[in-house]
Amino acid sequence: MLTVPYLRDKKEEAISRLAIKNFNNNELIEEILRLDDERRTVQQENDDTLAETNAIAREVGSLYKSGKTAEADQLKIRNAELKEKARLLGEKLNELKESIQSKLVEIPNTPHPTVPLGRAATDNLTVHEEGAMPDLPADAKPHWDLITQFDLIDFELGNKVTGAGFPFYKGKGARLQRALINFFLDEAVAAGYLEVQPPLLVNEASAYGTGQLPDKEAQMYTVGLDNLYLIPTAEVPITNIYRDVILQENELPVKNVAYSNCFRREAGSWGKHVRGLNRLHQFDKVEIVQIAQSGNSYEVLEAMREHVAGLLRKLELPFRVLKLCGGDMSFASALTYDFEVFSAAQKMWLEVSSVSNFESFQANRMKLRIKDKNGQIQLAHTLNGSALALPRIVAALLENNQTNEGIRIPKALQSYTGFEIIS
RNA sequence: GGAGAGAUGGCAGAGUGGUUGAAUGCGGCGGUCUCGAAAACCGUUGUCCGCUUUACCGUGGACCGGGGGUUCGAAUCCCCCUCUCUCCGCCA
Repeated sequence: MLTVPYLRDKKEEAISRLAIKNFNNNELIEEILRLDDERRTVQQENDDTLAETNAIAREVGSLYKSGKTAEADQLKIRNAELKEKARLLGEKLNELKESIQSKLVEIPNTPHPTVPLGRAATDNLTVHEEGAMPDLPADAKPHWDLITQFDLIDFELGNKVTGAGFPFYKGKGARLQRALINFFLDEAVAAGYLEVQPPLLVNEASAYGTGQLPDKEAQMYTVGLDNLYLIPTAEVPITNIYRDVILQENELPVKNVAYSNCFRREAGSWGKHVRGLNRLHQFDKVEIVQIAQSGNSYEVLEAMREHVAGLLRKLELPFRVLKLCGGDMSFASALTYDFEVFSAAQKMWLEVSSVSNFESFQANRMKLRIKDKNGQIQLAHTLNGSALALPRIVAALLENNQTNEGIRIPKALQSYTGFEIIS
């Protein structure tokens, strides 16, 4: 969430930048500022009252010691009044704080100045495109047919055992999964990321910390009995490592990578364009997370973008990079690059990675801060990206590499799969 | 699942009603000494919110797991919650 001081000091800037995200509820901002003014007035009065009670309590103590109980008793009456006053002011103060907080979380992050204007995915800006488009015959098969042909993934079995969107991977299909996971992890570790294996279930505080709660609750699977949530992405447990943490400057850069299963209910988004691997309830993803200082977080973002591009290059997949427009960005992001690979048989671009700089938006919510050499404390910047999400990579690999002999495995993966072709 | 113990500053660890934001040690930072370093010695050392100053300083308040209560006054007493540890049981 945004900070109140930012809204107070740079209100006009906030309003104009939020407009790029098509957020125009300026009344809400005015209301927050009004409530904050009131909060400060009430706090001042409350502090003054408490200061007086503290002084009286000290005096009562010394009066008792010198035997002046009558005077002490007088002061006790005075303090009882003050205490009641402070209690009411304290309640008022808490109400105001909660009210400010609840309004603050409704405001999205301000987009970076370079974010393109626009309302929908069609307004995203293609900033990079590379890789050769495969030249497939007219009868090229979509991945769901190839999956059946080579018996790689069993959706029916998943339906039986769990439900739609929970497939079984079998034989070379399973091995391909494992190969991709290891490949992605090794690449990240080589790039200086610390490998972390996170819990797949998180508590309420963590889900709140990264912003899944309160509004995106319906997208998560819950374990009601224990009040836990299945993670929709490793971003949640990894970023929450640093919740309520003050990092020393010399601990930076923080670079973590994690493989995890991801669980998403995808409520309401099921449709015919989500066949096969295009959308699942459970899938595998390797996620990279970095924590940076405000001064260099955009350099870090570019480095992460280059890392993801390197992966796709090694997998020999044609891809493009989009800079998301204001209307297509997530609530929390300040700048997002989406990576899409071309799925040659479906003849469509599939999103396989999203790399974002959240600036201090998540850090403010999580109270993640950095103390610099001079002892100054400021909110950290958080960044994360998929590197990469497996299902659509698999879909593209299968479709783009289909030949008469079978499905060719890219060189970089062969040492991980142990085979060069799926036939 | 049963029984017990505990939660204090970066860490360790005192503190059972009155200048305790909190002893002491370690660590960190600054300094003296040194060609330099180590050792020793001296000093310093949390976070948040106000006011002031829109740097610095100063000052008021809050915070000893979280919430509530008793009291003129609570880290210290009472209640609730959460978590941790130990032993037993079970178990990959």
